[in-house]
Amino acid sequence: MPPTEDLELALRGAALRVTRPRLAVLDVLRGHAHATTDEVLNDVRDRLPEVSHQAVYDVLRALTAAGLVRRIEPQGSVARYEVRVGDNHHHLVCRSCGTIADVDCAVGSAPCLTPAEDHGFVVDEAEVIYWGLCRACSAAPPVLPTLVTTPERGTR
Amino acid sequence: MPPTEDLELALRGAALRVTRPRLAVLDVLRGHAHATTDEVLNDVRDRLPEVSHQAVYDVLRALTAAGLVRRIEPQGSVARYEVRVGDNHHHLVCRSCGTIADVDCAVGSAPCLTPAEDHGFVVDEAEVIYWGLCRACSAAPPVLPTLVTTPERGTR
DNA sequence: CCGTTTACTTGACTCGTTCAAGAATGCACG
DNA sequence: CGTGCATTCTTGAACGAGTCAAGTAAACGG
Repeated sequence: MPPTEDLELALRGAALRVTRPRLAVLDVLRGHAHATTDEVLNDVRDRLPEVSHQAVYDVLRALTAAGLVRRIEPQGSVARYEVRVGDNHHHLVCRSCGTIADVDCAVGSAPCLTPAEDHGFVVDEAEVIYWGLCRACSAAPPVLPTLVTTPERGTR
Repeated sequence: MPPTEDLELALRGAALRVTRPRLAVLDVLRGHAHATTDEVLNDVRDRLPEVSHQAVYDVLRALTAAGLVRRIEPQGSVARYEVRVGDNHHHLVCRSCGTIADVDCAVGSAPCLTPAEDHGFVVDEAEVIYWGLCRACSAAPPVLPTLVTTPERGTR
């Protein structure tokens, strides 16, 4: 059982109760960036076999609301979560296999960009998703060697 | 009934068959940016009362695959569609009411940004979503006057 | 006009996520 | 170091956007 004292501190710092499901979820996410709810559930059950899926949903929502985890939801993917927060980094997403990689923000702190025209909006964050093909998929294209630009699903 | 000859040309230009559901969907989207599938369905039924929801799903998929419409899917929202394509513009989304506004790309043509580190990805597009509060919501905050930065739900 | 291909209708179904009610647990306070 | 209350977790049902599948209708090239 790895030390989870820092996780406990993180929870207390966010005024959240310290529970085993919450510690487990944080610990899982620490070792598995961009995990889906389902993946989190499975990994958590390796440690706490009895947790309900609802508990994981609740925990992820609480942690997200508290700012301890970030929820990302790229086109066509289910929700994914990561513990890397507060640095406003961005994501590279592979159109073919769905792999996600982190990219440091090119500009600085949030909002790292400001829109050309803000239409009266008060902007607090710029979310950037870079779409393309990961190294493996661009080396061995699945079906069409050309036409990378086509919004093809890789979702099947 | 407005002239739809240009829409017909657009379909033919994309090597798509010209059908009434397709013309209607394009026409609806032309007048209603960022409409959800359901909104498109309703608006289309004002003209063609008998279209099935499946037809609208199929049409939207075909048009998206052909590049005639763009699909956007901000956090917590269902899929939305727009006919403005080819200029790689971005979106402002209100965290509170969900309103979406278009913003011209600050930089240039796609991919308007390049990631600091590409992790071997071949990037073809940078999708940017500016999160904040629209003019109305920032003037009359729903619940919390402060703490705009908090990842608060406005999703309901 | 005819036949083939592609699109649409109908209706059932999947899957991620949420709702609701009750049992269990964390934790502030005495 | 109990005890009580609020919060969280369990259980199980429900919801809704989107998809699948089989059959009918409509484009459009010949």
